[in-house]
Amino acid sequence: MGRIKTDQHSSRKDIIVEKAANLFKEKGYKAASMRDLAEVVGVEAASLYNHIKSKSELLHVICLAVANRFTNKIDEVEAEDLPAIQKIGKLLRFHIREMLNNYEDVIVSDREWKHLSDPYLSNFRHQRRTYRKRFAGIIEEGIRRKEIKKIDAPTAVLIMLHAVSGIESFHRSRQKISAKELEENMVTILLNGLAK
Amino acid sequence: MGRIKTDQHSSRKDIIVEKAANLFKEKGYKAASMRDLAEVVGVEAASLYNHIKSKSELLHVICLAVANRFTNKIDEVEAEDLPAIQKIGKLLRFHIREMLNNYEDVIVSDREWKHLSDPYLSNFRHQRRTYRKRFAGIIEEGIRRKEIKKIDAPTAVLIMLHAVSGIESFHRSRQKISAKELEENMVTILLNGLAK
DNA sequence: TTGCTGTCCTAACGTTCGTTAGTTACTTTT
DNA sequence: AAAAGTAACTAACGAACGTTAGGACAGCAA
Repeated sequence: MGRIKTDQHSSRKDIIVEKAANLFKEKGYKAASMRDLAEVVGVEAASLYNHIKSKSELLHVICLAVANRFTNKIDEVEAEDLPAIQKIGKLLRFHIREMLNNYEDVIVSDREWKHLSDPYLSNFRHQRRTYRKRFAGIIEEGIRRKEIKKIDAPTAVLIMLHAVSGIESFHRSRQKISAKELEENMVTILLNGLAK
Repeated sequence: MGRIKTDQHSSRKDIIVEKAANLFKEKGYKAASMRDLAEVVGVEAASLYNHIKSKSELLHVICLAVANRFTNKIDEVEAEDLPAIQKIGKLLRFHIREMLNNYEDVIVSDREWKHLSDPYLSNFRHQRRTYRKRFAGIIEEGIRRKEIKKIDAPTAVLIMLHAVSGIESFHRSRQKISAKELEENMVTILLNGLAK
């Protein structure tokens, strides 16, 4: 009877959530079964329920954690007194680093949040919408101050948020370029464009 | 006994595939059941099998069609004698228009291709990889000819492909901006950047 | 008319799913 | 050492899944 190994920083539940994020990322939420998860954790499926309430709780924990990290970051950035373009740079770099370091959670949250059920679904949607509006607000401020081109701010937000999620493909073929280079390339292209 | 309505241009199978794309986009491939699909089509689940071989065939038809459209387009663009930046602009605009007009198929192909099974999975992966390499090749040519900044070409491809997929969110809130404006905004931001 | 083909139906199959019940074994507390 | 609590097990539940079998009705060709 092999127990789930814990350490100082993570409970058994933490470990299950971590493995779940990995599995959900790999196979998708619906396609990943509790029996799959149990096998990865090293335990029978029923045993998982000593630590979690349901499969959907796993998704909800992952999505909430990601949403909170981004909300906290934009709180921090908005409070600073900086040119808009630098605020955007900071947010962009945060997104990129999250995608480099915690990408499993971020990808699951991005791709599987539709499978949340209320009230978590409504909450998530609201948090997401609010975040994008605040991001767009920073861009619009930059346009007013003539630091940024006259473009449609929501479109710019869309581009940046989705561009970053492309880092997933980079993860799979981590060969030529380093994380630092990737970050600089992305920020350059998005802020200054491709053309010379 | 209500039959599936057909017209001159689309067979019963075409109609099922179309409704399937819509459903897969909405709920995801795994979460969409054949009974769901049957209800949308207006028929019992078993009746679908008079027109299709399996659920997975539906996904494979959708993904293949999308992949072929992009492959054909890059064939066309590569053959032209134009500055790299214009070739990229053409591809970008094609991606944007596909996302505006055939977005259901494109989104399903983008998001659900992992659920394909061999040999379709391998084929799809290969076609995808090849497309990206050819796209990166155009960028690298532009860098050599000094039309484009010295950046990592695969990263630029990643950004552009994923940025375009953000148009899905735009579909849900089609309020302020027109399709034409959206296209111009996206091309401007990606080719010329945000900063003034 | 008769027979053929295409399209639908109902019924049911075997699997897999998330989850619960009840029990046993290990770990910690007293 | 006894008691209490935690974490694992086996077994099984009902529901939902993709799919198949077999039959009924329609429209068309002979």
